[in-house]
Amino acid sequence: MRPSINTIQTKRIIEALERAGYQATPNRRLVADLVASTNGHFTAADLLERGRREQVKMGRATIFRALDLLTSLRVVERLDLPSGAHAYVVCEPDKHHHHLVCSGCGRSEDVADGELGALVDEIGRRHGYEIQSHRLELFGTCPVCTAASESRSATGDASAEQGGPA
Amino acid sequence: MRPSINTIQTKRIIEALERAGYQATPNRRLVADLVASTNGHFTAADLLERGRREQVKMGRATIFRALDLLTSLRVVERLDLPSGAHAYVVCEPDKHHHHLVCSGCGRSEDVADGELGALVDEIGRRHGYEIQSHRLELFGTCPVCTAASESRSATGDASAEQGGPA
DNA sequence: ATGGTATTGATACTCGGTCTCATCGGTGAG
DNA sequence: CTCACCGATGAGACCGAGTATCAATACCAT
Ligand SMILES: [Zn+2]
Ligand SMILES: [Zn+2]
Ligand SMILES: [Zn+2]
Ligand SMILES: [Zn+2]
Repeated sequence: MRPSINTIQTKRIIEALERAGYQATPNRRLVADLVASTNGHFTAADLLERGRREQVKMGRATIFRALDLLTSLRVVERLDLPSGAHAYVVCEPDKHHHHLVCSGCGRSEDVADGELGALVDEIGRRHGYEIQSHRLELFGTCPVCTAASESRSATGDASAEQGGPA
Repeated sequence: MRPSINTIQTKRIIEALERAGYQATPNRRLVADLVASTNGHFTAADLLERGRREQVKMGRATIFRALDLLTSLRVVERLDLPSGAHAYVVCEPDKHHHHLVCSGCGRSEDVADGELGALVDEIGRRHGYEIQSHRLELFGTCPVCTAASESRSATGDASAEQGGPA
């Protein structure tokens, strides 16, 4: 059978699928699992790779399809890295929010919209635009990576990067 | 010779090139011209196409190289459209700012960072991140497109889209 | 069991972008 | 002015992300 890490996260995703009337097929469950067991950003290729490593072969197209599906259900969101690359992150489908991404390890956190809404409205008004959507992406170094780089520069070397499973 | 619309904008770009120690070659001048005569966003392919139409053939690579160059000089900036596509816009190299993009005609305007800086700092502090960069992109309908769609729905039809030269 | 719909995988294909490498051209020293 | 050199260019191979096609399956309901 499939490797089922089956976190609460995974369950959440699968339920979202079923609630929306899609079949929770083995492939989709696997994708849910893979996605849920990442707390950083990932690409379609990453999932494919990780899937293969767990001895499951899935068509490339299937991954993209699953990811599109999850995106439309808002349980994952597409991110544009500064490099120009496209990546995905899991996130809460309910509240509008943005992402804070560690450029060291890729970890990503949701951040509330806060005052931004008002600011955006103000900008729209000032320019006479009807704003339809906005995107805010923040890139920086997470506490873990900061600590790691500090201790590294202090002592000899180290590597406490990349957060594994959530 | 080359078609030289030669706006102030074009000149600005060329000067930026020379100031940075790059040759202002015919190709780069043409790219500067093309770029300057757009007020919306554009892709590398667009430029190539427009260049050809003006009976100048340029290698694809050359366009990408010129665009990279201009990007590094901050006279153009890369934009990530909601569709996931990459586009470029011209912009002021000096002050930090963001972009407001019309999803109707593609027109783009610089918007000042304003209060956003403070907001970003606050978020970084709250999450313990050292924020290195941020990106805000706003998508909406510009006054022209709004007016056009209104008059269109009122009378029979119309099309006042896409702004030509700046 | 049976038909109909949803899912999947293999494959071909498009397209943005990069890389290589041989050629070309402007600039500067002599 | 001439020559050498280094930056700029173009053609084309190449790569990787994402899409399109289409036939084979899996699932579901009757
Ligand atoms: Zn980190
Ligand atoms: Zn927001
Ligand atoms: Zn518009
Ligand atoms: Zn800003």
